[in-house]
Amino acid sequence: MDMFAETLKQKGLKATKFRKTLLKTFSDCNSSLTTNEVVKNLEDRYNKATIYRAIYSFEKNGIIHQVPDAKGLSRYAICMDNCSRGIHHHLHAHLICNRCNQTYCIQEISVPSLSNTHGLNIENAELTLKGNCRSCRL
Amino acid sequence: MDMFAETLKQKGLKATKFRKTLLKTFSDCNSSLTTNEVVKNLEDRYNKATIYRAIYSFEKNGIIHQVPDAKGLSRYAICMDNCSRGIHHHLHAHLICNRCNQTYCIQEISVPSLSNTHGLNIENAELTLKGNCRSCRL
DNA sequence: TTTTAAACGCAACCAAGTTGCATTTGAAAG
DNA sequence: CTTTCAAATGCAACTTGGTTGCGTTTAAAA
Repeated sequence: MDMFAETLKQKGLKATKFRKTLLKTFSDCNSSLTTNEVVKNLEDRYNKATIYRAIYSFEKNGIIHQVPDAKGLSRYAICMDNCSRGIHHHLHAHLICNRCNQTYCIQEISVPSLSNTHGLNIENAELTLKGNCRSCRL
Repeated sequence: MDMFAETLKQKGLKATKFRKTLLKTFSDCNSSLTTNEVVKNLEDRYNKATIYRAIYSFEKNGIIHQVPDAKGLSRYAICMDNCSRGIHHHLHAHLICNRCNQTYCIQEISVPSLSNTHGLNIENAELTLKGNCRSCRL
């Protein structure tokens, strides 16, 4: 039983052939993927509805996390932190490259904690950067 | 000639009846509006395509700015800063309320400047907060 | 008043994402 | 190794947000 199956079971998900493939797809990607990119990656071997449902389930179970997208699409990256069901704790910033439109997790830049919340009840903060990624920088 | 017409002309846009109404709609709103909310606000007196094109044009000309939305929809708020064509300079954070799903501009909280960009070419940073707005806080 | 580019309305279209339901399958129990 | 069944999948139809092409109208400058 391979490593991907183990991860899935540990998160309480059935290790189907499709889900192992999907997990590998995210694992192999050093940036992030939109749902449509996943569909193309899997060469239409799997149904669109299945892919949407699996991604939703991966997200809910702390396997992947949603990241911002240049065009407002749903985009996800694998969790490097040890997230669990319903609880993500990503303190890193995200970079949207305005040349390649990719979104990268920037582990080196953390989301600053607020010194003063001005009476607001804040549960979460996200820092999104726009600029150029290392590959696109001339 | 009213104040809204003046603003529009100053930004190089024709002051049509519809555009004055649209500008008033954003001006009267103390948070932000999705395009669909605008359609409902204007009670279908104006065409969907016209509304989308006008919002695009308002955004491009620095009258409104896009803000994050709880469900990924296009959502906009009026610019309080003096933005110009193609150039927005909003340094404030945005709060998405997880009770009412509204997005608020939080002028009191500014986007922190990065001390170290780790070799990345960063042009812009956005800080998005999630929690409860003042109205929804129990 | 005339003129004309900008703005508008309409209708058809597109892409992303969702839903209901019948069928298949992983894995636990026997 | 078989049986069993909830979980997962495939299919097709649908919804929603947003876009486009084109003919008509209108603000505002000449």
